[in-house]
Amino acid sequence: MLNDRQTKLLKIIVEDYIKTARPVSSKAICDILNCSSATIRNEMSYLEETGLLEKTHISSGRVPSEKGYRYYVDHILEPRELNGEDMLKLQTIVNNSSLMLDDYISKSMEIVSEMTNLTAIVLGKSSKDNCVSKVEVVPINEHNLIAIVITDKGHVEHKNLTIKENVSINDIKQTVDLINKMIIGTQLNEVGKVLEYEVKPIIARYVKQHEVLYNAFYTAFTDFAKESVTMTGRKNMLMQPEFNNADKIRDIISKFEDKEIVDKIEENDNGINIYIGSETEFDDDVTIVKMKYEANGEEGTIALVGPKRMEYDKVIALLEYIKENMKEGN
Amino acid sequence: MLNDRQTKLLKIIVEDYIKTARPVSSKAICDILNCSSATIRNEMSYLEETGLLEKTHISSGRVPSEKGYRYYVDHILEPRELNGEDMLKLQTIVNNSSLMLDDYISKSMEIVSEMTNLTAIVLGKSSKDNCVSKVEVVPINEHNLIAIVITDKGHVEHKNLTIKENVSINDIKQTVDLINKMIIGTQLNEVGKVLEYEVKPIIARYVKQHEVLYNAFYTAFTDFAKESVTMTGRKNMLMQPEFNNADKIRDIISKFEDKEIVDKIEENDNGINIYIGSETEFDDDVTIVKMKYEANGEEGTIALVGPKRMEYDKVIALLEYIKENMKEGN
DNA sequence: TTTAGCACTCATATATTGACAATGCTAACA
DNA sequence: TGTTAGCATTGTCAATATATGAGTGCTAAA
Repeated sequence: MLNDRQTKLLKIIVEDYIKTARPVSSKAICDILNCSSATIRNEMSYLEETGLLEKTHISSGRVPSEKGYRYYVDHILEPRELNGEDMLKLQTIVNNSSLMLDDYISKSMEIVSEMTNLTAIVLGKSSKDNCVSKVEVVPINEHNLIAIVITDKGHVEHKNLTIKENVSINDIKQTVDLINKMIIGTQLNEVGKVLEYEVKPIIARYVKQHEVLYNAFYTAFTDFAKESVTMTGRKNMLMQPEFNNADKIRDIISKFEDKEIVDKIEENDNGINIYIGSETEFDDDVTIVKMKYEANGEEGTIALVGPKRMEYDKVIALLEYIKENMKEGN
Repeated sequence: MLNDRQTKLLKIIVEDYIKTARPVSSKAICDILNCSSATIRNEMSYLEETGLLEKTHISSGRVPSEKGYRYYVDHILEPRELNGEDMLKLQTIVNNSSLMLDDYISKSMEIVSEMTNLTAIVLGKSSKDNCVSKVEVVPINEHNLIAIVITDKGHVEHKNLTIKENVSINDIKQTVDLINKMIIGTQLNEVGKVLEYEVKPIIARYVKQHEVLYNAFYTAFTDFAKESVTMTGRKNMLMQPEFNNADKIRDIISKFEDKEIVDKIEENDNGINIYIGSETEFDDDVTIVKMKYEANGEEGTIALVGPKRMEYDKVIALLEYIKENMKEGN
């Protein structure tokens, strides 16, 4: 599709633009490609016809189009080793064996965000399909209990229960025993149903204050934590020149605050996926690089959000490094 | 200090500026105060001498200074009832009895943020001074356990423990029993010490694989969750005209992302406290209204952050309404 | 196929201008 | 003594002009 020189030219323009954020002129390139600026201009205008380059105005230098970035990422980009300095920075996190997986990921992503000037997002997997493996109830004081639910995958969730009326400890114990017997093995998102159709009729027969108790447990067990979302380094990303006006920044901040939009980032495919501009469903001016991970039975997605003009090779190397080291230790 | 007319004038200027975000001219006021614009100008220049008003440039109208807002809040502001419409919006949250306190607060604050165009921050109280009331350990698979710590105030915290070598269930049980006996009643931030100086020597004697176990528990029990911080409605606040340029917004966003700065918001005094401009330790252009709460044994601080030009009376009324309704039900 | 050269276009920066909205001050007034 | 009318002054804001420079497209020649 593109000949050798055209490919080189596109590579140079994309990489130069990524570095400088300024439209690339023909003159700037002729030294590198050993020909005159006029020749470059001819080639450039071909790449523009193909839709890989764009001008910001009629007499400006060239800028990669969305399609141009896509082509670059798909056909030109070469995988690159993480450079020593960056690796060193991450190593201190990797080697800190006392970190749990969650912390390892979020700390690494904090560093990555700083190194790349991108916003890091960590989406913890929802545990809706986990199954209950144990329910424990601990009294705190007269009217408050804590119910703890542990799932087969090691997810823990707890709820404060308030029981306003006086209920005998025995009643509570009986109810908990029943619940324990009946809901173990149930998926978290099915617990409500089981409580209503299986547990309720039975405790109604055996437990005196069954209504109060049932209600307390029902509300506690039907609203489990949604998947967790953490975000760091929005400030880093917003320093980039593409976000140089107030309205653009406001727009991006609004989107980051919109749970629905952020939730959509969750990834199904394995490995690293790159979404550019309109492919992101987030904003035409950004690229999102996503990676699903799975380690120690936990899974989730990490993503980096930033301008389309990002160092794709570096970002990929970083994410791969994080994934590698996730398996080993933590 | 200020005579009647001066007080009225300051009140009018502050409130007009809060409403319109434009410097207030003498002409705009003379109708309200029944005198000529020249008279107003004389009074204005007195208020400027006193430091209560400022000009944005030499021939502009007047704007309240930081001191002016302070004076307004301290001496002029009249407490106001929450208007019906706003109350109605909050009522749906208040009446939803299935909400836990945490959710009640965060949902209310989301609404308040929208109604006021301010950023809402909810700082959950750190539980460092809670005392351990129960430790429970649940095995998940061969190498993973979950340790659950419950405090006297009903705070629950859990950790995944990974034990790489093979350790007998009996050893684990013994260790947990010992830990349970020895650390109950200890403050969370003291647990590390107790483990090291009291538990360690004992398990060293009685438990075979004591080193592996000790290390696993030690790392799990010395890093408890910091206080939780949630923030909503940054976008609302950033829409205000005082944040009309990219750098200002970036600056504010950076501060919101800086944990140290945000942590400082935590309040010790009871009731509602208002910090204006330089008093905030956050940014000279913002006001922070803070309120400490305590209900159901939980405590924390909620805060609203926005431009100094905020509707102080409304904000106070809203926070008070939230506090009132916190005690009653949830 | 490549290149030199030139006309053309647009962004950016800087001045210039006029209209306007306030103010401060002074002198007259009640 | 406090209030007011009137006017010069000052700054903002938006529109317009002007110069400069960077870059392109195109054409004709190498």
